[in-house]
Amino acid sequence: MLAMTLSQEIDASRPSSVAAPAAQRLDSSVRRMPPKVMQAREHVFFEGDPITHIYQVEHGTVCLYKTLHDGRRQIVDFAHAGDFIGLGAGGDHAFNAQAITLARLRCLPAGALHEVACHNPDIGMQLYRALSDQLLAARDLLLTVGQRNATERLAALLLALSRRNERNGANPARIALSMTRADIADFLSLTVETVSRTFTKLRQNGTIELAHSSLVVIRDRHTLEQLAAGEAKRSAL
Amino acid sequence: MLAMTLSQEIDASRPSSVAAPAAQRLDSSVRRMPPKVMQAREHVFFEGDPITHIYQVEHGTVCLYKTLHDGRRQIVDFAHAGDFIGLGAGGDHAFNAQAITLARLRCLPAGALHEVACHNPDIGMQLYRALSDQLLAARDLLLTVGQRNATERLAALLLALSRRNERNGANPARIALSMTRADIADFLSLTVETVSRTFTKLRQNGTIELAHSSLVVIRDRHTLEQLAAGEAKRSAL
DNA sequence: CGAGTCGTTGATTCTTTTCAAAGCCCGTGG
DNA sequence: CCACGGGCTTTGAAAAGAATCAACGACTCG
Repeated sequence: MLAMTLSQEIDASRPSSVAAPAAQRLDSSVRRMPPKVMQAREHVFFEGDPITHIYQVEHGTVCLYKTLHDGRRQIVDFAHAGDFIGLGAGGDHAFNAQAITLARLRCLPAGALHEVACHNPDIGMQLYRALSDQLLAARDLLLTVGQRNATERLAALLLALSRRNERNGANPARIALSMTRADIADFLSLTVETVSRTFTKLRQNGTIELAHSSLVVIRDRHTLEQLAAGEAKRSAL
Repeated sequence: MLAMTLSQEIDASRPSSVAAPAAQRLDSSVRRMPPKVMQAREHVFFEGDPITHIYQVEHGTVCLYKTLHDGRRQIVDFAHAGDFIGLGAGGDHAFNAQAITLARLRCLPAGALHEVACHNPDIGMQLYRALSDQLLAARDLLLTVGQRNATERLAALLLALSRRNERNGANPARIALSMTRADIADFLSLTVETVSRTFTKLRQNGTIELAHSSLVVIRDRHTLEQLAAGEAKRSAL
């Protein structure tokens, strides 16, 4: 149970469960549309837009966020290759989706997808599982944002990205950040200054190494895991 | 779009979409089991438990929460009459579920439910919608916890409860809180002291009235809405 | 009536935010 | 090729909001 909890901490990604197999099945079931290529900082859709398509990330990173009227922003998820964007039962999108890198998206007409899902339990289950994974991720992030301090939040994020690498066969100790400090701040509910200071602190105490601002090397994974689990002593913060 | 956003803020409840109709259909499709009666503070299940049943609240309130190892607790949702508990694609529960009032739950064997959902698209869609609503609620709460200050968080909660009353045909200005200050604190990621002080502040400036500690009367709904939307001036905090 | 839980209030501390400024990286263009 | 400009990151000092520590009052239940 402990291991399971850890493995889900702010796991913004869940490619494993919905990756290649689901994509192939969807390919053959939903009429193929030309993929959409988005420039960095370009929006896929906005909150309130009618849902015409569901998207699946083929390449790049897309951030999903909500805002308050005075501009405060909360990123609720980062979508990476394999992840679905825009799933849900409502008629309108409930959040904004913005590419944060150059990204390529597979476009699935919402109506057709709904149709297929109703007649093909297998596809329906894929979507159900994807939605379920997003709910897990959202609730884990809620625990992170609501209960962890700045250091623990960043540790949890780095670990989640490291595990993603692991699942994808990449080096789990080497993390190439596709998001800016501002994106990380809005995801973890901190300010850019605090994020920056926390990176510096983790670097200075030898937990991580910063090749440059967007390339993190994990030096002491154990410490990160203790921090994320809420087991670190006060002195280590 | 604005109105829609507002109507979803930390909407821990979403009975409308999954209430009576779905319940009836499920009744006829899944073998009926005796309802489970839970005392206040009794647990329905714990994180890591294998999922044997899905539950639907018939009466009372159940809180869903996650914890860190040192005891810090984050309530991720309050489930009220009509709400499903335990939906998801994993084999184990990803959170704890504890009744916070006397509660009656309908028990649905997970296997049978899965079976029925696969053969009956209508039931499948009901579950999909319920899951989708929970995802919306989780992300709204994320915005609340991550970006709003103490006063705004409480305002958002009170408004969500008020809207629930409205949907159920009850008086939207009269809110009977089924949760303690500690529950509210762990839901909004505050301390009991801060929750208590914030209630006092809202009472003193005439926004609400406290008949007693668990009965709130909304006096100035407009102010609550401005607070929750992030439109209030600094002076009003 | 006493024990215990829950809620409120006050004083102080602390983490993070805010405000300010400088450094760095990189692409553009002279 | 190097100067310039702008965005992103880092660092410092001060301020603020919420947490912590402490105590008391209210209500409930044996």
